[in-house]
Amino acid sequence: MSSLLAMRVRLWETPRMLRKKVAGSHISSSLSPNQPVSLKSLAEGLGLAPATVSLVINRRPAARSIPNRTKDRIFAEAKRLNYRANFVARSLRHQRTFTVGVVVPEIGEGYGALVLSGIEEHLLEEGYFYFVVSHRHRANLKEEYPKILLERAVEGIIAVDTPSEHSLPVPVVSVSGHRAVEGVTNIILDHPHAARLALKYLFDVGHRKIAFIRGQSFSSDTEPRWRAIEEVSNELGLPVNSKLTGELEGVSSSPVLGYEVTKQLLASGEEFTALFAFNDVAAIGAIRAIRENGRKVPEDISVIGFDDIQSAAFQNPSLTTIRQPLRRMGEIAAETLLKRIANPKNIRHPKAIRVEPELIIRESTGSVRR
Amino acid sequence: MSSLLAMRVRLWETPRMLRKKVAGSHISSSLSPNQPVSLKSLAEGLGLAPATVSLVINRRPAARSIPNRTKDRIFAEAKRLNYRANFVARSLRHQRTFTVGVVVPEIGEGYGALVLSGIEEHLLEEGYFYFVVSHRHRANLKEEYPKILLERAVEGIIAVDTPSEHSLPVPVVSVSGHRAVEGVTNIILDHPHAARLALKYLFDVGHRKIAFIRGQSFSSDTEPRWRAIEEVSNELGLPVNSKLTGELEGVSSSPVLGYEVTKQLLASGEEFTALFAFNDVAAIGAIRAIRENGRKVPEDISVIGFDDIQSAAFQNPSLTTIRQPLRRMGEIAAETLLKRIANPKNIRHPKAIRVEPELIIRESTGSVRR
DNA sequence: TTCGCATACTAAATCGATTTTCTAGGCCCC
DNA sequence: GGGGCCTAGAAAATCGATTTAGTATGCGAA
Repeated sequence: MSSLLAMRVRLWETPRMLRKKVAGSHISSSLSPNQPVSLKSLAEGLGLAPATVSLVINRRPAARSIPNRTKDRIFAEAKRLNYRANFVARSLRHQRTFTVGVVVPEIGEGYGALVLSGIEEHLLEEGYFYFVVSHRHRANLKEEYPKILLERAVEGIIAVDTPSEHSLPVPVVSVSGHRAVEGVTNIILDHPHAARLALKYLFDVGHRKIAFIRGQSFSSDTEPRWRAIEEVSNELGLPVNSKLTGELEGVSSSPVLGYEVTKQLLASGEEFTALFAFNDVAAIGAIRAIRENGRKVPEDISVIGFDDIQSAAFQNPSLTTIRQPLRRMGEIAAETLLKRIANPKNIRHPKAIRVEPELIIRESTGSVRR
Repeated sequence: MSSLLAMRVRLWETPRMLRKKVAGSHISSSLSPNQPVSLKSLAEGLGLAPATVSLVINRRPAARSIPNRTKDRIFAEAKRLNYRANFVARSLRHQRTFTVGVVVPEIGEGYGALVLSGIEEHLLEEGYFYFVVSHRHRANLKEEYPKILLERAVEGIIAVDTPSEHSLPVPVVSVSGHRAVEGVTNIILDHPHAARLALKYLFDVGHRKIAFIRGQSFSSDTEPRWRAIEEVSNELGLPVNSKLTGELEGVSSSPVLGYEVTKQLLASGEEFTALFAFNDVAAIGAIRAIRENGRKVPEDISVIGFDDIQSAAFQNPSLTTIRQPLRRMGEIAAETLLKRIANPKNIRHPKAIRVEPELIIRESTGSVRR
């Protein structure tokens, strides 16, 4: 990662010298303890006009004619007083805030957290900051937050697992968005590939009776993933058995949801040797339910999750799962958004960017017993 | 939680009518598709001065003399054009941004994530937004980020598990901060109490040989927690055995760290029946190491964690742990920060706020075998 | 000697909203 | 009939930085 000091900010042309100064400015900061210095007072102290000082500090071509003597005086004084241009004033003048909004369902569950970390990495590197808002699946918040973010003058919005209804006057990138909305770029996983990886693997190690846990209806991935599963199941000659299909219910991001569904599946009496959960969190709950039912994972029932959240590898048994490149998806989202912000007239932005899943085999799955 | 529409913003006096309008403005937004309307153009359309319109819209007392006819015309036109005051311009004028900065070590590990969700809940409710930055334990970022946040005109900073070195010109609240720094309010756990809860419990169920995993040296809690442990151990007549003491090493937030330390502890040959890990993530790694060593948790070795992160309850075995009220700590941090922002002259802010831990007994601990 | 051009700056407009200070007319009351 | 007060609103300053359009001086060249 490039250093913050070399942070690229295109339009404003970060004054390099001022930046450098920050790193080791104990003296200057002690001279001007707190109150920030304005350009005006700085100029006054120098006996120059604010315009002159601004031109020099920002290294504008128009400062060509200012002699080095004067320039040096300006830089020296700016350094002495630890002058930093007021960001808000600059934002107003340039009509740029270098800020984007990120909308997530929830803070701190595995999926969104990983995406967020990818987003942050890229944004910060490029000199952008971001506001995070979590709507916790409440309809009114999903509706309001984008508007409030726009009021806050964000230059773009990244929506994570949050379908965008309306088009907005700024670029929008949606991670796991599936609807085609004007002005929205969707970052989507290759769900057919994901379904094929999981089901083919289970099939190959002998499973023929496979149960499924679908996602909540509000989750953007639920539908496309389910369609992919049905398709691949048919291809394999194992059409989905509706009696072996459960569905997560509720907004919680706790494994309890998967636990409950699995208990029902087990109680139904319908036999199965493998379970494909909507995500790792549900898989974790499922494993517990299976255990409590007196069966073993993977000996009696194989469980495969989805996402590969950080803790998946450290469950006991560790989770076999379909990895989404979540961090990378966040990075791509940020990259794409910044590109679109930098190039607003380019209407021909990509409508969708596809990323590929990966099968991670661990301990929670095994060959079917014979 | 109060609705967003009733969001309290003290100084600016959110114009209630405009807020209301937003909720169901399909017509107006279709009339003025994209470009936001400025006060000036709005006033021009009405044949009035911007000043007049501003006074009316903001319901200033000075608008007393404006007749209702005119007021109604103004509101109607504002609604029709979906006028919303430019936030940046307002910020400049008022010298307020309603934005705070949150510094965390890392995005998306259990500890910080929970704190963050508490912070967000309270801030958003109060009409504040926040920037998140994660320093990933790099010294230069820890140094730079607070400065950059200040440049971004945040009105306060919350530092999570990130010691504040210098005092800053805005209020700072530090979650798990322990250093006494001018201008910083520390939110701290009652570590002696925590140590007593854990050790007393282990002692009571018969454990006499207890191993410990200390935290990384960069973690703010490492020192105070360790001191508390030593003290309580002595009280119980079980002085800490340095051969049974390991230490997390490295910046990763993965259970691998705990796994590695525990392998070393097991390899040392020194016997122990219980292990007190620095946090849940380390405890998870520890359990795996113990298993791989051919012993059972809790039958052979009891493991107790710290924090009670979301996944602790769903480990196998589920983790006994010392719960920190992390979400609550985030809320308190946000509350405290906003109080200090609202009341900047009050130098007599609390230096520290203490919160209490709780012992959560689950499956990873048990009585010592006899 | 005077035009042209470079030098070294400054004045003023601008970004958008807010707020304090003014007008200007009308009416009441002494 | 004039001072005081209310009504209805406008002008101008302000927040802080940027940027465009000048200005004033000096010097070389025609």
